[in-house]
Amino acid sequence: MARPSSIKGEQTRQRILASSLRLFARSGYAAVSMREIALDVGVGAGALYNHFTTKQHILMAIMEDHMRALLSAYPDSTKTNQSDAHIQLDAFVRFHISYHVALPDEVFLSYMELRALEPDNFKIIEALRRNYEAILKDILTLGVQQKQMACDDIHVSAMAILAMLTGITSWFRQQGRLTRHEIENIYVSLVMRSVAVPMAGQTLAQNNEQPAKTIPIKGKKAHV
Amino acid sequence: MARPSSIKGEQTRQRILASSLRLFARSGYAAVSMREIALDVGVGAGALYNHFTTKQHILMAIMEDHMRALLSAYPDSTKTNQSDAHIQLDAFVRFHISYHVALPDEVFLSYMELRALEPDNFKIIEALRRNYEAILKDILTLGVQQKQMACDDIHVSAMAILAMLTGITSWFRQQGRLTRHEIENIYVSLVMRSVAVPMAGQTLAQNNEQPAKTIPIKGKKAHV
Amino acid sequence: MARPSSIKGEQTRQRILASSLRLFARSGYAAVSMREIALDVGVGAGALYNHFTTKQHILMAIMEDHMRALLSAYPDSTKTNQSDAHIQLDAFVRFHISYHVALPDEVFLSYMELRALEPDNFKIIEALRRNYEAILKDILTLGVQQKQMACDDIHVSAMAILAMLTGITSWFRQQGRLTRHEIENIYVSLVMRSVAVPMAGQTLAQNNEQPAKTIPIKGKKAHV
Amino acid sequence: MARPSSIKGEQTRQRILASSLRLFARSGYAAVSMREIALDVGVGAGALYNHFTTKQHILMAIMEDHMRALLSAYPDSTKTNQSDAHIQLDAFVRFHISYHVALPDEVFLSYMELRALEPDNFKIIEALRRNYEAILKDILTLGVQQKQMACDDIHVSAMAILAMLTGITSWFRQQGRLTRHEIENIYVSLVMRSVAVPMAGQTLAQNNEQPAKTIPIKGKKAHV
DNA sequence: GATGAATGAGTCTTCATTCAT
DNA sequence: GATGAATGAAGACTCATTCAT
Repeated sequence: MARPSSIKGEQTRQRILASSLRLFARSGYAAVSMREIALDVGVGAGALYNHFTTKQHILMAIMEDHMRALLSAYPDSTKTNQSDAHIQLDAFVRFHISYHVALPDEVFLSYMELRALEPDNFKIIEALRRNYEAILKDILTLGVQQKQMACDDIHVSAMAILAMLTGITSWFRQQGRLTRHEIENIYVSLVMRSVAVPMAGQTLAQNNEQPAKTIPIKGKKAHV
Repeated sequence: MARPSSIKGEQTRQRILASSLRLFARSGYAAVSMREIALDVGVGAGALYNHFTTKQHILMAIMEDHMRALLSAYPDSTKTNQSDAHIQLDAFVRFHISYHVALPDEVFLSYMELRALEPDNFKIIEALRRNYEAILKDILTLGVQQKQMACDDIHVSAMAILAMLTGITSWFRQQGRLTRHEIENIYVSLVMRSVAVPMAGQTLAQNNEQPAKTIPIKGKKAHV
Repeated sequence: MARPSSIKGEQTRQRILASSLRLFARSGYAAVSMREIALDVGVGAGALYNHFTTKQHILMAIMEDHMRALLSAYPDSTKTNQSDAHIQLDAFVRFHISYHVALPDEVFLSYMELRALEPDNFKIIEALRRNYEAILKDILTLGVQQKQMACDDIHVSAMAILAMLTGITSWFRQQGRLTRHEIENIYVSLVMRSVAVPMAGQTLAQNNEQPAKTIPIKGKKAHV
Repeated sequence: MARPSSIKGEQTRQRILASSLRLFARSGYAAVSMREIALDVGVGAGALYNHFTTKQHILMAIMEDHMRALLSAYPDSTKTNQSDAHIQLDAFVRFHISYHVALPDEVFLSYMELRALEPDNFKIIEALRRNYEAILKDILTLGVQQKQMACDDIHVSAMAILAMLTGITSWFRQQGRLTRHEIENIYVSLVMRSVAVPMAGQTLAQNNEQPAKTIPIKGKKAHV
């Protein structure tokens, strides 16, 4: 009932994936009906079931395809013999932005509709997602080891950076004020500084235990 | 038909809002039925309509309440006569994190279900949202004017920082490895460095036009 | 969602059961749609679900009600101090026929749609059915003990008699050529003779070419 | 479009009939889909339509084949010059049981799914069924004429006997406690006694409170 | 003769909403 | 203010059937 083989069948399958991706991203998985998808594809609603056994299967196909493509698209820097953490991080940021800006629907969907996945499917996608996060964590770990980066907490920093990068798709528009390249540069800058080893005398935040009594700069008291 | 005034009625209204918030946040607006809400409240489905004319009205009430509360909770620094941008930013980050970590469902919902709002409602919430973003932009603008901060693009930086901060709720768990305070400190550090004025000789990213051939370390100008 | 309590609700529930019984009996459970039932009842299709959670629940309600009513309607002869097996059998046959002729749809349905029951429901109905069969078996057992009846095999005879009796509903029509009473008499006669102790010299079965050369007359027990 | 002639085609046709028979008998005509049949046959759903124009045609083919086979399998006793009614009845009972026990699915289906037949098809099968019933009625009529049998009502007795015999398939299992032969003997005994001419003084039915006070024994003809 | 993709009506069930009580 | 029965449209999915390949 799924995975057609003929040329025509495969074409329909791809059109279903494309329509579903767009509609799910626009309105959310739960808010899109099979009829809407079929209408968008240009077939009867029943025809969808020649290609996917379930609405959930469509979602899963989109997400899994996306995550696998993302992972295999990343130009593994170990292969390129690049051992400098800064260079790796720069490359990662640019790769992430390019990829995510090029495929905003896939990214948005894969983030927003995790909760729509049935438990078994969720586990699969979560595992793939963690593989991707591991790439960044490895870079940060390397940078810290090389004393080229300062990280209070690798995990938290990685999540923060990814959230920041992925958030781009929520406001970036092709043809917008900034080109993808300008944005890449801005974010590389943001990210690099966020893990930069502070210069002597340049104190930043340091509030280990208690409500911030003192605030990093000039010792002034800060609200909280 | 809405906004009852009796004590019992007001209590039910609040229970409806609380149940809806939790359910909408967990499963998404479209995936939650009025019956589920009623069941969670402990009331018949029809009773909901004594308090809200529509499922959409419940969503709107939650979102609008949240945004107004967020805005009025921010301790406006102009009132506190605080004119230092760093201190303002530190305060903003801590405020944002505290508030968002304390009310993760409201935050998550207000971000995720914008698309579930009917156009007129969307406009209202968007306006409130922009008011909040403006707070951060004003701080960054001030910081740049004071030459205490370096920002390639105020708007982009604001969005990046907000995405980073708001992303916390997607992984933060009370009782987790890190306390809210530790996280605040880490993020203050991340944010501060991300807009830090680079030290002399500390060049960061600068990739105006081309795919990164070489990577910007050690003061070398890269990719131009 | 099931078992309404108000008067109107209970009335609708009964009308659903009545319509379903008739339609299921006429066309078979699988061939009757919820819409057909709703149309017959005179409500919208969705209203059925205020009274029964599932189509299967309707079937189960009909069958279980029927079997329990059948069992509690049987005038237990032990209570009436009737210890003569012939009289008990006479009474059983008349009871069975009256009851089954009076409720042909219930009987037919309970026999025909056993396969439409989900496993758990099937077990429940099967247990009730066996309780009923046990009544007849007990009578036959008693008759054999009292040497008033001859039975080659209690179980087989009971099944044969029940099949014979229940088969009436497949051709009996009120207002037909025979009254219910005439039929009762005919069947009492058939049944009584089928378990009658054969008279000396009265040869019955004749099996010419096959194994069983001699047939169980003369009180001899045959192959069991 | 139906009745292919090639060897392969004929084989598929037979496999369709066999699969349909089993599935219809198990779950009922209405509950079995063409896809299920195709799956069971090991063929695409569309292929069924090379052999039968309609699902109804499959059912009809099974039923008609069965009824015609049943009728032509009966070893007509007039051909065998057997004029004794007892011997004919013995033979009929054994034939009926053997045939029905050997082909339980066909028998069950032909009984259960009469209602699934469209009117014209129903008429055809009904006519064949009456031909078969006529065989038994003729035997009983002969027996009564020969004063070897006592029958209150030929039609009713015939239906009762057939119901009793046919009911066997609902509980008989190959490999069960009783062999087919033992069952044949038991039923021959039951049937023979049910139409046995009662001995003088052997009272049968006893109907205490109801109309028919006396029961038509002693060779009196009752209600015809 | 078979496939598999398609159709369009139909399946059971749930939806948001209404309203008499 | 709440109930529970009702509606009518819509939900995901299956149906028998067709037909180009």
